[in-house]
Amino acid sequence: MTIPGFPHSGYDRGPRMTRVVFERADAVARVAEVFRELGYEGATLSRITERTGLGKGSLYHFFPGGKEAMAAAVLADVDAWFVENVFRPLEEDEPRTAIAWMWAAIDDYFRSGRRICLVGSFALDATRDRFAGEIGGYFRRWIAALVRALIRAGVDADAAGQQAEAAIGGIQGALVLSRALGDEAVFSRALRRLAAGFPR
Amino acid sequence: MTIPGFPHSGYDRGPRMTRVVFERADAVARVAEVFRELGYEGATLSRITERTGLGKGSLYHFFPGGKEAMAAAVLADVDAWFVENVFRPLEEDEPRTAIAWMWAAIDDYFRSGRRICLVGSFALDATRDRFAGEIGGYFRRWIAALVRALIRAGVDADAAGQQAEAAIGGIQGALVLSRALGDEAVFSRALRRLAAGFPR
DNA sequence: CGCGATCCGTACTGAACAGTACACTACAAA
DNA sequence: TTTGTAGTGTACTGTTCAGTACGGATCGCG
Repeated sequence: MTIPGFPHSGYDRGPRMTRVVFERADAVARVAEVFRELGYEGATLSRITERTGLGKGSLYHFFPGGKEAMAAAVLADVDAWFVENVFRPLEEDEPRTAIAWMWAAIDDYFRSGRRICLVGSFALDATRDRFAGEIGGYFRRWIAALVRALIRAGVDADAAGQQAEAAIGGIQGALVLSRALGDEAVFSRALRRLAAGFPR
Repeated sequence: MTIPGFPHSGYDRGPRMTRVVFERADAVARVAEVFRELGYEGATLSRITERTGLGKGSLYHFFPGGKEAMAAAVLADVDAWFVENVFRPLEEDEPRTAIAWMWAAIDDYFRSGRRICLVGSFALDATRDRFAGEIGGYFRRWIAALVRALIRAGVDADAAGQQAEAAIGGIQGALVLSRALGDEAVFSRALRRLAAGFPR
C-alpha cells in the first residue's frame, strides 16, 4: 500500500504482471493504428496505452516529446512506406509498371477501404497546422511523382497534372465515402474507375 | 471575491460585461464553424465558448444535451441546407438544371475549398460511430438523388451510379487535398473536372 | 409599473487529460 | 557474478475537460 505523503512507497504489492518488451518500430506501428482510428485529438494517452499495450513509461521512453512526437514519428513512418512503395517506383521505374503497382499497393495499404489515410485525416482538422509541412509534402511528392510518371508514359503535361490530382483526390474521397457509408465496395469501385483512365 | 466553501458568494464583483443575446439558429451556425475547423474531439467547450462568443450558460440553454447535442444540431442544420439546396432540386427539378445548380451551390457552400465538409470530417475518425446514421444518411441521399437525376437526364443506370459516386467522392477528396496543400485552386479544378463529365 | 420566462455569465465539481518521477526488470558485456 | 543500460509499470502532479448550479440581466406582457 501507499503511505500518504510518501510517493512510491507502495512497492510491497503482489507479483508483477508479466513484462512485455517492445521495440520502437513496433511501438510506432501500434501508435499509428490508434491515431488512424481516433484522429489526433481523439487519441488520448490513456486510449493509446490501452490499445497498444504499451505503458506510459514505454511510450515516453520511445517518444520523449510526448504525443506530438508520437504523431510526428507516425507521419514519418507513413511517409517512408510511401516513398519506398509508391513514390520511388513512380519516380524511377518503368512508368506503366510503376503505376499498375501503385494501384495494387494502395488497395493493399488501405485494406480495400477499411483503413483510413492518416495524412488525409490530419489534414481535415486543426492538426493540419501542427504538421502542415509533413502533410503538404506527402501529397505534393505523390502528385509530382505521378505526374512525371504519366509524362514519361506519353501523357501530355497538362492532362498528366489533371489526372494525377483526380487520382489522388479520388482516393482520398473514396476513403471518406466508403467509411461514411460503411461499405468497402465503394472504395474498390473508385479505385477501378480511377485506374481505368490510366495508360497501361 | 469568493468565500471558500460558499459557492456563488462572489457576487460583489464589478460591472458585468455587456450581455449579448443570441438566438438558437445563430448559435448553431457559430458552433458549426468551430466543429468544422477543429473536428469533434478538437472542439472543446472552452474553445467553443471562446470562438462563438457564447458562454456556457447559453450553450447549455440551447443544447441541454451538451456537446453531443451541439454536434447533432449542427449535423441536422447541414443536412437541412443540403436538402433545400441540393437534394430536393435534384429529386424534383429538371435534372440538367438541378445538376448545374448543384455545382454552383457546392462551390459556394465550401467557399471554393476554404471550408471543409463537416460530415466528411466526422466520418474519418471515431465520431463516425456516434453519428453513423446521420453521416451515412447524408451521403446516401446525396448519391441517390444524383443517380436519379442522371437517369432522368438519360444516363443509363449503371453509368449513373458510377458517375454519382465519382462526383461525391471527388468533392470530398478535393476538400482533403486542397486543404492539405493549402491551395484553393485544387478544389476549383476538381469541381470543373467533375462537372465536365455530366450531361448539360 | 410588476413579474414570469427566457437568456446569460461564471464559480464550481469530479473525471480525465498530458506529462513526470522513479523503483523496478531483463539482458548483455565485462 | 557484477554492473550498465534499455525498457517498463504505476503513483503522482498540475491542467483542462464536460457538465452543473445559480444569481442576475433583459424582455414581453399585463
